[in-house]
Amino acid sequence: MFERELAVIGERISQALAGLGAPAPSEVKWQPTPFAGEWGQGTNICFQAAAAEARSGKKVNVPARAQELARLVAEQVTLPPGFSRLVADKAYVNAYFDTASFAGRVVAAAITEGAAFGRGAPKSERVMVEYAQPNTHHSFHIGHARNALLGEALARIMEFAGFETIRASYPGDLGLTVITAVWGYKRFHYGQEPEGVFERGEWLLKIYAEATALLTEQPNETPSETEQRLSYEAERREFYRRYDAGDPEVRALWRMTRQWSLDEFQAILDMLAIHIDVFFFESEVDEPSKAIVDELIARGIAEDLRPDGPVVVKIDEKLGLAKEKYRTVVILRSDGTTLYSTKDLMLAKVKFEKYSVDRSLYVVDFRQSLYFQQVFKILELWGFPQAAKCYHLSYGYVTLPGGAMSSRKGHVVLFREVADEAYRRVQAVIAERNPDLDEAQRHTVSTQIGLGAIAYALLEVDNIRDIVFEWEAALSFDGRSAPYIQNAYVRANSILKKAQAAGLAPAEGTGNFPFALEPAEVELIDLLARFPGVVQQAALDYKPLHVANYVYELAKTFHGFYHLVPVLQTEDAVRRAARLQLVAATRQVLANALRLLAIQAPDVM
RNA sequence: GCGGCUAUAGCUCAGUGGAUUAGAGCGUUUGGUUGCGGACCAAAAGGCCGGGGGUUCGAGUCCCUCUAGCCGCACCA
Repeated sequence: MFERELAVIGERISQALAGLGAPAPSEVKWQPTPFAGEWGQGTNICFQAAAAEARSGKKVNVPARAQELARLVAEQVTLPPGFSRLVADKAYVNAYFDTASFAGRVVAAAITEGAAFGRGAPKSERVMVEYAQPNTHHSFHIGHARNALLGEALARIMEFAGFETIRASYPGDLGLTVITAVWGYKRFHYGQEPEGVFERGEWLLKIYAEATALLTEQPNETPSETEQRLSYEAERREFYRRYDAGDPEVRALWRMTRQWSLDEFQAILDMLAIHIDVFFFESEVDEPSKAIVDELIARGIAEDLRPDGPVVVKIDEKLGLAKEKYRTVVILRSDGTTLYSTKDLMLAKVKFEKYSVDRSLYVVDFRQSLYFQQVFKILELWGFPQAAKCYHLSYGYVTLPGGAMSSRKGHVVLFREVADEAYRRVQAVIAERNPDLDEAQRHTVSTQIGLGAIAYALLEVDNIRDIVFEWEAALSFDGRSAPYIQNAYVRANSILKKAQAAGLAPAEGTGNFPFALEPAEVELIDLLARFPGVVQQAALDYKPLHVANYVYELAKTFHGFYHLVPVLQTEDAVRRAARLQLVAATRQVLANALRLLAIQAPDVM
């Protein structure tokens, strides 16, 4: 929030160092000083200056010289308004803020900017985030939820950081797995249809697992079992052939069952408050994508080995790399049918050309890391400057204690099961702790807290790590969890509601802190001031985790403040008004940060 | 074989090359009478930051190497 002033001070420090004969990098990097009752920003620039002197041949003791420089700089440099003093601490130069004006400025900004507090300046760059790429004819499990939440949080963070952001989903509605489910439906369950959006989608998963089992060779098959299996296999192959040929009956069955899946998918996106701007369906890009293969061949990027082989891009060879790195990618099968790569290359082109995307982010699991490096490299060879701004946000799998989830085996934990269980548990806690809550509120709050707990459990771990799903950990309501953070929000809300009822609503206008602040207050204000920087850092690193860490810190600090510092019970009217403003500012920032994680802030709980 | 990711407290994990003593949560132990809401707070115990080199004034963090685990490498997605 004080970048401009700090830049000015940095310039003055650079000048002072130059004057002392110890030139340092012109850019002075600041970082928060360790908290000790007052706050400021510090720089280690004098270390760099002293080290540079040593390297230039002067005989200097670097730490001692750095301390000396820091002392001299602190004496020479004058400060702009809003700062109290410039201090040399060991070799660091620390600029301390004027307490009252810093506190007032931060709190006033949070209150007046409201939901926009923390938003970055517009970046004049358009970003597309592709996430939520479930296959149809399967159901949405907790691993898909990790993808969807990670992508949504990333999209919200990019948007809030100042990028124009488009959300894209790319459902896989083609291929052998899809056909297997359709065949299973036609062969064994034709005409049946469970009621309910979720029930239908989940039923398709069961059919798929059942069909897969029938098609899989068993350990001690009898001859007749083998015969039966091979006969099923032939049926499925025939089914696939008919689908490919555009057989009306198979196509109609495919469309109907596909819609069941898409309905379920949409219902889940609604639950998670995810609004996708653009859907790219695999079935819709399949045929058109073949055109780009010809273009890549014509431009000498791809080699056509048909009929004896597929169409490939020998990336290492094209780049002149002696050592294998990107290797070779097949972009079209020898029989002329498409692969994932065919479609991804075409989609990238569409993103760049039709949607004018400057930066393209892919939220896809880590197993496809090499693949995306290859795709991005081909885009570069193809001549798209945006290729440099393609980024694969790779994330680890959600596994079960007994091993990997498998749709084929039906060994999955469905997102809806988890959401339902979370809801039940929150209901139980509310019944115990807040029995007076009316039915409608209880329902709303249970949904907000239950989904929040799941979302936070999935977002509080670095995206690259695998998560072993365990019910108790995912649905924890204590400690580092969404309910803990939501509780901080509710407490702040409760104080403010009481204040309003008592006619003690916070005064209009700017924050006014003309008194010695308690350490707990200082810490809280310090964290509020950091929020805009956290948003930028999260966007820069593509890491929702930074926001998850931050909002927990903020909640924890507020809980501490709550216990230590009286607000409504403060006798002094000036302090009470200031603290009410601080509480209002904290409530706002908690809500803003939670919103970036797609977690709602309940009014009561 | 080549490459990527991971290794930090009993467990699960944070940790911008920089700040006395590497931080949380869970679990363990102990405390918080009347609540601005106890889904909370305070305190204690618990660490060769996988091993070994290197760069640097300074390394959990950067480089090299070794070990262990997971993953990927031409017509799967």
